[in-house]
Amino acid sequence: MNIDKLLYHFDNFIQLNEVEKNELSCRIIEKSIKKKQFILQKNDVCFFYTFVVSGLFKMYTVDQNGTEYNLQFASENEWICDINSFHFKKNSNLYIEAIEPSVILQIDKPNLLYLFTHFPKFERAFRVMIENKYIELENRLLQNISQNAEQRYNFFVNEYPNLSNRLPNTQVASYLGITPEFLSKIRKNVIKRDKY
Amino acid sequence: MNIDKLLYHFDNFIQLNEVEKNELSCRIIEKSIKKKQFILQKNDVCFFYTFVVSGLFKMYTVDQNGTEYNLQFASENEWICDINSFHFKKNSNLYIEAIEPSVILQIDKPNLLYLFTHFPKFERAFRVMIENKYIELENRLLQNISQNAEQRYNFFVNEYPNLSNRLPNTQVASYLGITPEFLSKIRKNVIKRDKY
DNA sequence: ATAAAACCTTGAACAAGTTTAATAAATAAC
DNA sequence: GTTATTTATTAAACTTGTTCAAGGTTTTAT
Repeated sequence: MNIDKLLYHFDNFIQLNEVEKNELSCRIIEKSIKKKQFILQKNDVCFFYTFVVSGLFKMYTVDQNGTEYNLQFASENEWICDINSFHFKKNSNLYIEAIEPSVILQIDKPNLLYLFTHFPKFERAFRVMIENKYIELENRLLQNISQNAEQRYNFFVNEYPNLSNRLPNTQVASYLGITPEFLSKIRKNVIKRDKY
Repeated sequence: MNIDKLLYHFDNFIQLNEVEKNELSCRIIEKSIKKKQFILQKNDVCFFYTFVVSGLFKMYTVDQNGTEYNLQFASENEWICDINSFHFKKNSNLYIEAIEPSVILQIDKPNLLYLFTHFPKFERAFRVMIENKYIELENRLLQNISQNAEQRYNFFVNEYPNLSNRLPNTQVASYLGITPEFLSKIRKNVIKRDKY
């Protein structure tokens, strides 16, 4: 069962008893998502916290010229959500789109708050998870203000080999905040340097 | 009393009864911090979550050339902490330094966890707070990958007039990820444009 | 199997941002 | 109130990254 992957994921943060596992399971819905399918589009409200069982997603904005900017990827065992839209029921500025065919588990806000209120363990798990994501994001921002594109690219490749192997370079460039053309030049330099 | 400012701050998230207020108050310590004094230095462990009652702090790294990069400011009614160091008891790479003479309230990890475990309300408050900080950071990152320095500067000035009035431009430049010299050019352009 | 779409690379011209160095202005310290 | 220190500005030369346009490769859809 796919729910097992989620239960296993929660093991990283909290110990769930049978009652709690059932309370969680019955509040989760499972979906299969095709490549290029959206689970969130601009001007929608983000109604779900999404756990990726398998596959890969990107969350991004599009500016007036149609250029995309990747805020985040999410692959197996990761959560993805426009938290701003989710909590404040605001229309989102973001898109969440499947880069690969995917299977996801989703929980909506009423069910999540039910779990938080009746089983504080879950609030603990989500508090810790968001803290970890905050740390990661802080680190990424720090790199963006302190390092050049080549340094950021090298970090990305080393830190997320699983992503950099699966993603087209256009997507990586968009995540790093550079153009695909410039990433191409960086890669040429890196390869040349490795050679000698 | 300075603790009242903190209690008032928690009002934004949760309703505290007298017992809870006391449990919080007796776990908080108050300090006065001079300008240029550090409350965290590189290679220290960050033992406290710090609430700023009055004054202003910056959190930053220093690279091998001695250049500083500002990750965050914190003024009245804001929290500041190297969460990575705080939770994992890791040596920090960051400095937290007072830009103005300040008064702070601090809570350490054992006391914070005591509150979280015995009064889940507090975990709720901190979960919501970190979510809000996450949203803000996500937005800042998005700007860094999608907008140029002038656009980022204008956003900063409009969104945080309180900070941009109190901070030297060197500090703002470091936050935006540009050199003070280049910020000076941007400001010249903005003024010229406003004029005509 | 073929056509269409997406992706990658290259190069030349350009724009954005940095570096260095020097001077002026503002703030803090005694 | 004067001196020392920090902050702000300017300009020229340089580096990093973008834009545009074109051609080649790979992937996807039918």
